[in-house]
Amino acid sequence: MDLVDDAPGPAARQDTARSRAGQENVARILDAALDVFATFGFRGSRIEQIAAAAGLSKTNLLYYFRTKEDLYLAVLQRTLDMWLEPLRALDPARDPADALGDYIARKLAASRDEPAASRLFALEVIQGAPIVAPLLEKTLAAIVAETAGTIEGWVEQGKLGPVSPRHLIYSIWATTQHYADFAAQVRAIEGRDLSDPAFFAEACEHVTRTILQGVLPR
Amino acid sequence: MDLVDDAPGPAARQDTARSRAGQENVARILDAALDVFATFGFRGSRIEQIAAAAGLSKTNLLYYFRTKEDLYLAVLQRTLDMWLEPLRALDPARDPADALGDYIARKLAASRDEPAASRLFALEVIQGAPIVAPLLEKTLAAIVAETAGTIEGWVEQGKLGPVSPRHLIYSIWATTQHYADFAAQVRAIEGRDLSDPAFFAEACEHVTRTILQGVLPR
DNA sequence: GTCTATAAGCGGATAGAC
DNA sequence: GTCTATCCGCTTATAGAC
Repeated sequence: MDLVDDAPGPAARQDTARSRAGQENVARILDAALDVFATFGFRGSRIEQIAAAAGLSKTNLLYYFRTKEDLYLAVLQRTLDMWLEPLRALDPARDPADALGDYIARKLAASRDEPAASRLFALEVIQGAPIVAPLLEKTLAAIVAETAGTIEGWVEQGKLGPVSPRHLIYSIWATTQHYADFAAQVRAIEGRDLSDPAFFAEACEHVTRTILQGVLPR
Repeated sequence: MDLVDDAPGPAARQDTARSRAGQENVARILDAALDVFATFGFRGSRIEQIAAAAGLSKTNLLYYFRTKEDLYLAVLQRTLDMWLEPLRALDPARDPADALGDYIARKLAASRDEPAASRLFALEVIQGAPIVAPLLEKTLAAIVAETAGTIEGWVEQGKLGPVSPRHLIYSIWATTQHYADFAAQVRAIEGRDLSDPAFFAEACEHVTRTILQGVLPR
């Protein structure tokens, strides 16, 4: 699903020295914009701040992205895939303990590796999902439906205890994303975050063991 | 812990007709401000929007709160108690299943009854807790330390399996707050939220059963 | 592609009448 | 306490030189 019609724009040119510099600038702008938008939200972000973080002038940034909204949509678009990737549906053929364990580990790794992406979506959703609402209702609802179907199958086969598939999905999302979205709080309490390998291992083991024990048949 | 020195201000006057109107206005402003700040964050919120939601003019709002920051701090201050209340430490003398079950139910009820408060703190924390950082490091860390100590005691007595107390606390917070903070996403998938009694019961049962089964000794 | 200068508008805050 | 009018700084966005 596209959030923007990506017209060619200045960045899509021939391979000249200028255009190569342009490509790099676009990439740096998008990286910087992700961090800033993920911290302050759309309204709260200042494009000058993004420009500075990307090492460009504000005017120069506006050469690549005509408006703040264009930039925001471009960031969201580029972030979609990395955020949706670990949500790929479960393989119904696998053993649920293995499959769910992998799912949790994948989602937790995403919280470690792309915390800004997680926070950007968190901000969007907290604000009522003004932009990503269509995505939630289509793409995400479809992913949930498929995943829930797989879980329901395991329940019917007796491979899982009587668990509500959608609530289980929410639990996994909530617990894993918490370490990215509430990293400031976790750091205030722990003095560390998922970038610490030992802490990552602890978190992964806790979430996996707690949730799996909670849903496997007794 | 105080975030503001609440000087008397115009709102703390004798009980005249004017001052009574003022008290009501202050209350309406604070209610409106909580909703708006909880949606857009500090920077993203417009005081004119808050004034409109409270049924006042922007100028009139600024009569009661000199600056936007004053208003934000007042909202945060007033919201603190309702947000911290369900985090009261666990009673070590109780049976862990009962005590944890109550804790979860309390926190989930808070997500249902005060979702804006939950989102306000979520926004604060996602943004790196610029204002509430001292609170996190003192009050919240103390609550966590106490609660973790209780859980650790249960583990040592064999009343709980080998669980990491702090990660267990994060799991409970994450799963329960998810229904408030990500309500837009849940609604997009479910078509309902915690205000639906049946859905509340489902969520409560799922979280309680899953987490408790995951931590009780086998 | 990048810069300087500047337009245009918004949002926070104040002054002063009523 | 509430209103109208207004100031001022900040932020987005554009114009045009280099």
